[in-house]
Amino acid sequence: MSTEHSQNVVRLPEPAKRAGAAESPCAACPIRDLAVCSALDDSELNHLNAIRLPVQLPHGAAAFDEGEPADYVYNLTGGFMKLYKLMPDGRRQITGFVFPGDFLGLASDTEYVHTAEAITDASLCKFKRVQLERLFRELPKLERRLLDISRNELAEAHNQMLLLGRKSAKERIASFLIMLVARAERLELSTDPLEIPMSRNDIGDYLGLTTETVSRTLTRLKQSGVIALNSDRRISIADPASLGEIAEGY
Amino acid sequence: MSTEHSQNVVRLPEPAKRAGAAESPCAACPIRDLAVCSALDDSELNHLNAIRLPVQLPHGAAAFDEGEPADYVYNLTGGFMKLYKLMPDGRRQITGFVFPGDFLGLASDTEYVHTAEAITDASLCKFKRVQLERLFRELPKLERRLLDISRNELAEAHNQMLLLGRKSAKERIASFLIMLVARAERLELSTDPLEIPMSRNDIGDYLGLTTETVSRTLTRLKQSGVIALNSDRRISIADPASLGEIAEGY
DNA sequence: CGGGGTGTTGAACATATTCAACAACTGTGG
DNA sequence: CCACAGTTGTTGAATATGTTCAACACCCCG
Repeated sequence: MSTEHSQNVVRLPEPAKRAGAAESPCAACPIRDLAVCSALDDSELNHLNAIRLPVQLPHGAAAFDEGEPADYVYNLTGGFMKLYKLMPDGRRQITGFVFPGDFLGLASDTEYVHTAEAITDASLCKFKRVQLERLFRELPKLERRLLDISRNELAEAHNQMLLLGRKSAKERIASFLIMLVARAERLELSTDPLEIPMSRNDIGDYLGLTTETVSRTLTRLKQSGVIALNSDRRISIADPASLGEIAEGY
Repeated sequence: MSTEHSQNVVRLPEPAKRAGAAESPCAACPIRDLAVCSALDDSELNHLNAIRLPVQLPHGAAAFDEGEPADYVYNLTGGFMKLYKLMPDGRRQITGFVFPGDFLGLASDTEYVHTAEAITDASLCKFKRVQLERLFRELPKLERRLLDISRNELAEAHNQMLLLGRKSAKERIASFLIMLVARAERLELSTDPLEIPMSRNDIGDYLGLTTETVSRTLTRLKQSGVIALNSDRRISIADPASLGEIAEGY
């Protein structure tokens, strides 16, 4: 029903200014303590800042396409994005949503393995891959942090396989909502009226369902009193415990 | 129908002996050039060998269970294994099969995120995680290699999401067979009578299908002349081009 | 020779999809 | 400012794909 057009870049809380910190755009970055950057102190951050290219993407624009040479790596600083793969006939699988602080282009080494598209207006830090890799030699902490991130993404990917391979529509939607809450908490965004930045269609392509099934399943969760739909893209989780049990398959 | 009991540890070609190499079990290891080890020269390999614990697992035994503290990391040197996650009611998703040379326990940092069970008799190298991480400080090449491996696994995981979320049963089976062929090629195992080390049930739990659907779909592929079933666990791919097109969804 | 495990096949069934119509909202242009 | 087109979301009915339940075949092994 209602659409959330002109939805803007997410505003995150400002990090506390560090005493004696060298002045760099990074020091004031809203995701200073969320992204890979959190592994670095302010002086090390300057090295990263030196090779950083700021990028703005309007809603619907792609940072890169599947199959393209993976020459750049990105860090999302504001807004939301989606990663997806396409089949020749147009079937689509969203392999992940990207939240502020997340890295893009990690899974690839030569070619991007998915398309990255902004689902709201977005701002990113762009890095030339070779430059970033040179920096790794100097800052092993960075590389270790990246390995940790990859590990986490891998663990999440396995959870998503369980979801896609074995969960019912109801269980998928419940799992999805719980993931959104967890993300919102990490970003210190509102969790009571939970903002859903993506369309029903995107949710479907992420959960291996159709738009219609997503819509119907949300309606049924509302009818059973587990959630309340304030508006299309804004819900309240009335019964978090039940939602959790549904998600896990109890 | 026929069962492949007493199926033994895969035999791989012996690596060529290196001149002047220090004598270590690793130098003669069948997967010397496949595993992480390939990043190291023979002298560096001794460091790895020093902290290596050999392990044998009979068919059906688990190296570790989901949720267990992830104190060890493994490398499979012979045989085949499966990784799976369970739901409370017994639904199961196999998140991956493990082939000789593959690492186990990577996706986890504190707790194992899946159970690792041998589907044939298997032999492994076991490493205490803390010791391995100490070694990383000394051999950054190793850490970089591990990051590469994680990236590849992540890319594969995303392909599996597309498969589980959007592909038909026929497309899933075709994709699975192609993956098996690629694996066999890498390991220099037979690809014409292609050996399938896992049961129909395991294939189903990997592809998000039931045993029955796997069976039926294989039968239909046979009827359409794309594959030939020599025996239950041994097939020939009669028309690789068609199989590829089916897998990609053309 | 008999039993357990594995795989195949058939018929009934269920869940999610497809196709279609409609409703609500946004933004645009007259 | 209103009308209208386009987008997004909801709902219903028919359909399809894969599941469930059940029976049976095969094979190795004891």
